[in-house]
Amino acid sequence: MTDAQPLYARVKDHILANIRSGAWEAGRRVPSENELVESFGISRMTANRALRELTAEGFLSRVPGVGTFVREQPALSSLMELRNIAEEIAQRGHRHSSRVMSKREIESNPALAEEFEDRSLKHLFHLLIVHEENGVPVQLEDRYVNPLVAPGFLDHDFTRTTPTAVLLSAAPVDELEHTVEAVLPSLEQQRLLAIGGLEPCLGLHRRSWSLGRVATVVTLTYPASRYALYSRHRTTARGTVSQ
Amino acid sequence: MTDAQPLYARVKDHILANIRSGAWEAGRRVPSENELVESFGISRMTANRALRELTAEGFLSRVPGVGTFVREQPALSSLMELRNIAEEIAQRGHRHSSRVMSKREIESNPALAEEFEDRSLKHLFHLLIVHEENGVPVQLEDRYVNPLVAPGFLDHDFTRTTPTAVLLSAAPVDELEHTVEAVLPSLEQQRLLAIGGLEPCLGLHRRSWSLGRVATVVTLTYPASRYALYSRHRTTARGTVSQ
DNA sequence: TGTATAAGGTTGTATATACAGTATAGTCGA
DNA sequence: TCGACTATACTGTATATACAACCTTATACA
Repeated sequence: MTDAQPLYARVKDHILANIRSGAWEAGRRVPSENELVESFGISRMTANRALRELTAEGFLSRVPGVGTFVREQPALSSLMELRNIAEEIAQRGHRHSSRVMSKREIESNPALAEEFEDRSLKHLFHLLIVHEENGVPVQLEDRYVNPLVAPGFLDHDFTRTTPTAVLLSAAPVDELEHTVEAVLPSLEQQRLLAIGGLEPCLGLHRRSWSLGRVATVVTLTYPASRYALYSRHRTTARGTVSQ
Repeated sequence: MTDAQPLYARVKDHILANIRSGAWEAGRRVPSENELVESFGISRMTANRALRELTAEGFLSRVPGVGTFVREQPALSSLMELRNIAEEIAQRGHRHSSRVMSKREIESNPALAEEFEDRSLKHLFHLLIVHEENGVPVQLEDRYVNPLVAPGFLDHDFTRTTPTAVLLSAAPVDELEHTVEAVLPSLEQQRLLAIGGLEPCLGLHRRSWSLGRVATVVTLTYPASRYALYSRHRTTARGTVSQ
């Protein structure tokens, strides 16, 4: 069952594990290529590849003549897309409620394994929730969660706390990917959201990463008549900062 | 001038240029490592690095024992950045064209005055453009422009340059507001985009500010089957930087 | 005709070696 | 004491070589 992983991948995993566990904090120097050569018994080119890829992936930074260092990682706050729908509805002075339609451990499949970028993932957590504003369905949440990132995920009562809040407390989020599309609802979606088949919906597909692992994949479906997505950004000299 | 670029980077640029120009379309086989060795006079490891990195960056896909191929670039539009649709299409190796359906000065009205946050605004520029990818309509651009910010706006030939490019060169953008919704197309939109009435569309409504004034208000309509909106963000110690 | 085998091309990984460029610490000398 | 020089460590790139795994095609055989 040992996956016969390539050597450079083992070195990468070793370094990532140290970062994930907190043993190596940001700014700390990681072993040089020559030190990895000695400790792993590999060639310098193999050590170089491991460090170079981790640098391209944003986990390390390298300075010629000096060394390789753990990069400053997450400022976990204020990701505009990670707003909590319960808070959002409360902010409008309305009542938020949710119905958990499904909450269980499922087996993986090739499509999911690819989305999670992990073929060895055998089981996943799945969640299907209808969120209501003053009793009217406004969002359908179809979520898969990586057990490696949040082992105790299913133990929570999701009518009292939202999955997003649980995940944020379990692991820092360092990367987000969003895809937004317009869709017509499936029959099941029509039933769960109590809408007709001709009402267009917004589909928001989101993947979030935590220290190099895909933590969760979620599809949010909003009936167009009841919800729009909104964002406001201010540009700075450095880049785009969400508000 | 000569940047003394590394060899692997030159190979990468060569391949990317062929993809961007459209010379190599999606699915086409790219030269094998050994062919690159011959044509560039480099070692196989250098060719391997170029192809491997382009694969990691999503431009190529490789199949052991078969070859390396240009990957299908998804039709995705970046939500957070002000990107030029012409560049975006060119990056996928496709041909961009546009038809200017309307381009004139109009009188303001209360609704527009409110959107522009300026009641004294008597006149505005209006633009209606259909953007096409390989001759197929993919975006309907319905734009209003503040003459105070870009007085000579109407003088440009918008089949040669995009409104976004003109506005960016006229004034810095310091704030953006987006609203995304799913809509069914109006009769006119059906006609301009050459779609049926049952095809849901993404409506992206954007206001941009320049030095405290609303510079432009634009509604972009994308047929769902031909376009999706996409954004990917990585958090850093500084904030959220769009990629 | 159908099947097994062989050959050749392709990617994937690993090593040993070499040289260039950069930063740092220490030494030597004025 | 200060500056120039040197040794050393580290990263960055490039090459030649080797072997494994995989796929396709052609060939030989039953």
